Amino acid sequence: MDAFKVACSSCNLRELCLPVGMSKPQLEQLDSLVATRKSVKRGEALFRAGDAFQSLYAVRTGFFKTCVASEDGREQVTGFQMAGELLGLDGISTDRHACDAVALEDSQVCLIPYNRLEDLSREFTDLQHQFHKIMSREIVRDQGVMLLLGSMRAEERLAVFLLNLTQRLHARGFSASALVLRMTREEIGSYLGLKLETVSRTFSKFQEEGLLEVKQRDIRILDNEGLRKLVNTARC
Amino acid sequence: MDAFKVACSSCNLRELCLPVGMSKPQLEQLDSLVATRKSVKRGEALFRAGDAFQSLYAVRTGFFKTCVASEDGREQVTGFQMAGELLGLDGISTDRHACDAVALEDSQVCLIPYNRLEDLSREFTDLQHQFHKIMSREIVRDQGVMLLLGSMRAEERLAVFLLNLTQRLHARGFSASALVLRMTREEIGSYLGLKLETVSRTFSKFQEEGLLEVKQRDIRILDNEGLRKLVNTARC
DNA sequence: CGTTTGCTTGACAGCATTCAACGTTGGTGG
DNA sequence: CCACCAACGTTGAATGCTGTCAAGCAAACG
Repeated sequence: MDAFKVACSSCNLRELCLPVGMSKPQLEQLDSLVATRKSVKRGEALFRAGDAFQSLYAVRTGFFKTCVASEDGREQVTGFQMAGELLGLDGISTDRHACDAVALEDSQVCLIPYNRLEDLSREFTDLQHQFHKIMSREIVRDQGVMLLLGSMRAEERLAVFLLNLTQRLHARGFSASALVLRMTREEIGSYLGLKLETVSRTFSKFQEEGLLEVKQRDIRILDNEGLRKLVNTARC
Repeated sequence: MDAFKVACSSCNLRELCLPVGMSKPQLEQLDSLVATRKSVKRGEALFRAGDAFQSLYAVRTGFFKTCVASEDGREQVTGFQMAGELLGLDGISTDRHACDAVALEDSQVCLIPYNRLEDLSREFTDLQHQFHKIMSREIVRDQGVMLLLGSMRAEERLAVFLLNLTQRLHARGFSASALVLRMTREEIGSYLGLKLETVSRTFSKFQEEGLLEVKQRDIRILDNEGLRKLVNTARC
């Protein structure tokens, strides 16, 4: 939970994060906005539903999940966030967070005080526009998850999940064909609307079919094209 | 598709729509932003996925659905919008709409040119903040739908759907216990991740149990509390 | 090294889907 | 005005995917 000095202008995530497309002088303005960093240990919550909302968070290192709970205690993982992605947008609506954000590994986030973000985005068109794009992108992403949850079968869901994860990791310079899952089968299942046993069985099936090599959380994609086909040709 | 003159300051939806909480002078500024209205006939699309994004739309009268399609042609209804609700937020992300918006009855919308909204919200803090809240609320709503799609059974899904619909209608001055569905069983099913037969069967079951009176699209809620219990006590 | 947590696999059950037939409604044209 | 048609809705029977329950195994952690 220590705080660090931080600068967007020298951050290697500036091509993925809030500063996308900004000029040097604008970046220096951002530096005044994003002033502190915070560490979150694995298993700890960055915020919880009901917490007062004051700040957005940009993931700098590590990995998070967000989840909502219904009154009767059921939990739904609504997303997984990695470096360069924003957390906390849900809080703007009511000044309180609507979901939990939990670190799945030791992580660092940059604090973006929301009041100051609003102030600054009134001065800088590019920042304003970029921020709106990020919110809109989240809405579009959510629509994609609804499509997945509403109309796909277990195999397709897992295939979509893996393809999405590797694509995002690839954009961050990691391999497109090997990954280490940071979440449990249960968390994957919750996100995909499946039980953990179904997730496990589907991993095994993919392995039997030669699509993947699965060793617990180490996944190697052997047949990317095969996974893709699984998604596109389903029910046609 | 005719255009009309329009004024937020004299609109009876100003307590539900974009102008929520704004002062009189601010409302007059909004009038300069929201200048035209547009009619959309039942079955017509206000916009389609891929269309260039230029404007947001506030539903003035009528009823819409939004839906996304996957590459293989499956369709998922992602929401239903009624008077005072905003359409088009998905377009900000890529300057193209990511979903279709289709009128389920003859409707009217107010055009909110997006460039001008950004300009004006740089001048008026309240407008800026209100707009951000609306986007955030959409994100929170989507999380709720994910919870529904990911972890609820057919009966709970339909109960949540009906309770949400009546609550929104009630906020607009309609009865909290009687409603006319504007969408087909298939559209309800798509939204709830169910087949139309399952929706129909569940309606029948609710009727047998004395929770509802169902006559095609005319629904009367006989036991609101019973519906609520169905949601809260599920799987406990 | 033992305990806890997470993962895999099997057997069985249940809920929702699929397929099919029939009923209802509203619009259109004779 | 009525008949017909197309779209929508209801219901039944059978199938199948995913969930549930249970047992055993592997890995991580202190």
